[in-house]
Amino acid sequence: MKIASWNVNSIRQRLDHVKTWIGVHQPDLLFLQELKAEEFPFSEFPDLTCIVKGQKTYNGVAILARHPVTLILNALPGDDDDAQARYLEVEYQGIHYINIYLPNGNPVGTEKYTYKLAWMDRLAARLKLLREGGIPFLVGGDFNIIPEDKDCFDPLVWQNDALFLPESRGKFRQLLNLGLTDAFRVFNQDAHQYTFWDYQAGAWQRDLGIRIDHFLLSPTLADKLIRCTIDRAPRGLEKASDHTPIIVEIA
DNA sequence: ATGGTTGGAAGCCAA
Repeated sequence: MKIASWNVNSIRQRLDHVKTWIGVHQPDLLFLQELKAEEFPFSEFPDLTCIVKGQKTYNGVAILARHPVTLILNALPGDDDDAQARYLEVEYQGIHYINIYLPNGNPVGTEKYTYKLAWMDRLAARLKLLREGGIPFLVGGDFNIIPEDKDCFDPLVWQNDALFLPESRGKFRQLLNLGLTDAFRVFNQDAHQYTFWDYQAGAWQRDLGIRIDHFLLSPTLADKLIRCTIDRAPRGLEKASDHTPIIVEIA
């Protein structure tokens, strides 16, 4: 199984990039975040099963599948008043595949930050339930978390940011402490392995990025991990998203 | 300390 995740920052603006990338890489599942649209262009993907949670203007997630996956959840449990489209959970051959667009949380000190932390607690509760039920799962997407100092070009720049504060990173470690594996770090311990580069100040050209898109695997899936890589190529295209795809392969 | 960029919406917010 080849699963990829890509924050596309508007599906309308990135439609050609996405279609081309699928044609080259042929993923079994593609997780998309930040569709920024209520409607999804289903007719552009006639060969794929598209599971979509759209939202006008903001957020929006989709799972594009080459297989007949079953929708389990299209919202993260734990807050009935939360209307933001950030969570999709599907099942295929007994494994749950979870696509997340975790809240950014900036500016710190606002309700946006408390929403992020509460969202992470709700995610931990959901994953704990799956672990206790013995259900193997993969959770991937835009976590908006820089796990370690080496996952950004300069820790001093990020030290007061919602993506990097000890409280945020601590909640990310709580997810790992459920027994999950950060798939990318199994194979690559290098610094400067980024998935996002800001549009501003020539961040891409200067390679001033951050690693915030991740795949976490429950133990039985981690045992079958083949590889996990970041494909930097799409970030260099004209009219690129500010994120680039991360790909994981599982036997 | 400020400004730098992109997208979607509406005549600014979110990232």
